[in-house]
Amino acid sequence: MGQTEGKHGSILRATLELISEHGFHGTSMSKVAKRAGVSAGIIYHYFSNKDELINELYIGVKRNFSEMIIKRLDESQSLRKQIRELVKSTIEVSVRRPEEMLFMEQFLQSPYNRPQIQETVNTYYEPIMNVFKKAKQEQIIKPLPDPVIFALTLDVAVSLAKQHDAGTLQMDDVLIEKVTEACWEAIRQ
Amino acid sequence: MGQTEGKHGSILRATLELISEHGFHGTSMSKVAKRAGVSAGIIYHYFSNKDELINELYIGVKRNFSEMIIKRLDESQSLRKQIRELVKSTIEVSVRRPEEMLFMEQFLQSPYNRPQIQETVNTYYEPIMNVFKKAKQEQIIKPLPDPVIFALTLDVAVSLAKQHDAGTLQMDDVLIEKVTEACWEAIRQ
Amino acid sequence: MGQTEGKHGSILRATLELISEHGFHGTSMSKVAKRAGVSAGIIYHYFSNKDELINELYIGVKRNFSEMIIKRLDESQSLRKQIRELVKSTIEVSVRRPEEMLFMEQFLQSPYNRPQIQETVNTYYEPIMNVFKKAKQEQIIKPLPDPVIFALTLDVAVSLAKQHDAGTLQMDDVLIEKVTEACWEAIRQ
Amino acid sequence: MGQTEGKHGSILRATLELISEHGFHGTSMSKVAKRAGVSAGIIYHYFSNKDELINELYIGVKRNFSEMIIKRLDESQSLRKQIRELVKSTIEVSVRRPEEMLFMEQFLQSPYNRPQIQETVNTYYEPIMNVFKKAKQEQIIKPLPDPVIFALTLDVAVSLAKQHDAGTLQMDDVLIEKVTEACWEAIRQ
DNA sequence: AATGAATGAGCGTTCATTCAT
DNA sequence: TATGAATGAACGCTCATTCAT
Repeated sequence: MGQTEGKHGSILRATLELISEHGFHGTSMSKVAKRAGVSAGIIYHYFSNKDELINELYIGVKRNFSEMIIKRLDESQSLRKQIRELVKSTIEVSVRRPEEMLFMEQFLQSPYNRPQIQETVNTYYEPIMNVFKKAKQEQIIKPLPDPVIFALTLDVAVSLAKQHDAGTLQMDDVLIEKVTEACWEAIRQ
Repeated sequence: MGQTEGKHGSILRATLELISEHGFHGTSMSKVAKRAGVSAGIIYHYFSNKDELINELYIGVKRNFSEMIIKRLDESQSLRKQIRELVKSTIEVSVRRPEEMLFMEQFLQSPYNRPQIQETVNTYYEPIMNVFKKAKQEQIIKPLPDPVIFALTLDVAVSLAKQHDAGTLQMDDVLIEKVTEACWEAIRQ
Repeated sequence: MGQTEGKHGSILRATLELISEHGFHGTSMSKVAKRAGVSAGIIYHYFSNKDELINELYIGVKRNFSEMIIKRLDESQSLRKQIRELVKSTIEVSVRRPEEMLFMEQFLQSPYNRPQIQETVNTYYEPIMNVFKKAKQEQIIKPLPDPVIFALTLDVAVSLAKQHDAGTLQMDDVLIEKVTEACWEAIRQ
Repeated sequence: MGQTEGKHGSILRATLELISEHGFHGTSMSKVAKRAGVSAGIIYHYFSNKDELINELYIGVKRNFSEMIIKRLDESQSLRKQIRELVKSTIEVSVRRPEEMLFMEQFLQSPYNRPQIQETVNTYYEPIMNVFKKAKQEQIIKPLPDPVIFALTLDVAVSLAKQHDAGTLQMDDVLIEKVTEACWEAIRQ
């Protein structure tokens, strides 16, 4: 356990590492305890059960990601530039933080994922959604439903980061630029 | 168990249903047996272990999907039309067979997924890959790496089908047409 | 399955091989069937269950061993020579047939071993026992109980054959002669 | 579970009892748990698997036996007396502790027995081996290989204890004395 | 706040045996 | 005679969770 990080944090970190390494199946509570350097019992002091531990981890990771992406937004720029920056940021953040990215992807397909959780994390993405919303209002991008717009941009970004992490694709700055351009063309009016 | 379907088939079907409903974690061999209407032991007569059962299921589902998509290909048409047809087919097939689609998505993030398996299933998709290959050669689409082209088209298609199945998006013919157009614009030269 | 050997025989032979190779624990009925080149079900035509298969095998092996040893007995010789020949034969036969020897040893320590079985096989050893009996009557050997006499001679012989088979002892003709002498001196009057 | 004996000990004891009563095959982990008065899961807190449980039990029993026998050794006595005492001790200890003796005999024929285990337990028997070694050097006993010397003495002792336990032989003090004499004569120079 | 021993249900898998063909 | 599909209990083992300390 790190010195500055409390037990609460070290448990979350251990869970993240184990799930990104071995998946949900290979992540037992006792392994989490061992990795975090704490006893098995104390986990239940900080988290009422495994579900809550994983949900809390997911929500935290999602918040981190959204914050890192939003931090780069510059509202003074054109909506076109802002949207391109969102795609680029999503790729870069996902490539730089493969553990979190892989964990989020696993979470989505797991039984831990429930609508209510997604409602919660969606609030973190509101500033991002607002950019697209405005662009739709100003008829800069196509009048497609939000999930379609996301699928054509941010989901593509994550998909590529995943392939980069798996080693089946090398995402360098030039390629990122080209992908950003392609995503933009998919949704531009 | 269906009347025409043998035990081998009913075990595969039960596995597919359970994984698409409850994920890998919630799919024990005894639940598979119960759902398939067979004894627990007989599964090991048809499949040497859980790994093989799931791998065989995945390979079969992937083959089915690829066949359904390839069947619709019409080589007499322009490459542009063929590519748009591929996107459309992928969405439609994925929407029509949500269980298989969800299972494939779960498989990808699971520890059952191994490079060798992907090598096998990739051979089923060669006719599809060839369409994009030719389009790249004829400079109809952008000279991006294959995984990027796929992320911008087929992966988007599956992503939308998943949202349709989850109820967060209604994919009708009109929307499918619009999405197909958007995907095309993402990759066109 | 050999050509001359019937299924009954090939099942017994397969059982012997498997038990001597992998012990009782590693010898399932289905492995026996596979090794014997027959179906699993047919075993139960020739043997009512696993117990009977193994008991019959044991009794047969014991009879073979006793016959090979008895065949060498020459009643025209002195009892001293006959007894020494018994020890020597037991070592040699046990060394020459390690599978049978190992199977018999395993059987003795297994739950398959029941007093009634030993009563049966003891009848095969009566000619051998008679030699010792006469020697006791003629006061050539010590008046010790039969099991003690056997422990000091035939059991020693098997014990040494076992070590020879395990590779922890090399039994050559010279050593066999010396051991025979030692056993004789243990029981001589 | 005894009051003074911890769970670790009660699991070992239950395992010993069950194996001596019903053999390895009849000794499942759940039966061990039931006999020890503990839950099935806790066994794996004390032993990493069944192999380790049984190996640890074997090594412990072997050490106990060797200590009980060695304790009786009196180096001030003649080698002849010491060797006779070893045979006598082995019989008496084996007769007094039939469970341990039967367990050790079963272990030897089982797949749990591995060369490395025997190397470990052999170190416990070094003081005993040294007695025979010296006797060979001083030419008091025959120059036979160690395994042969043991087969003619200690193995005979165990073999007789086994028969005593099975009820096919009554080992009293008089008979023990006679057997000791016979073993001595087998190996004396 | 913290430990780690303890539980017992459930896991994937094997097995001796049966039986329709 | 002969097959091999089928059963279901039992196996070794893991797990999320609890609780005395």
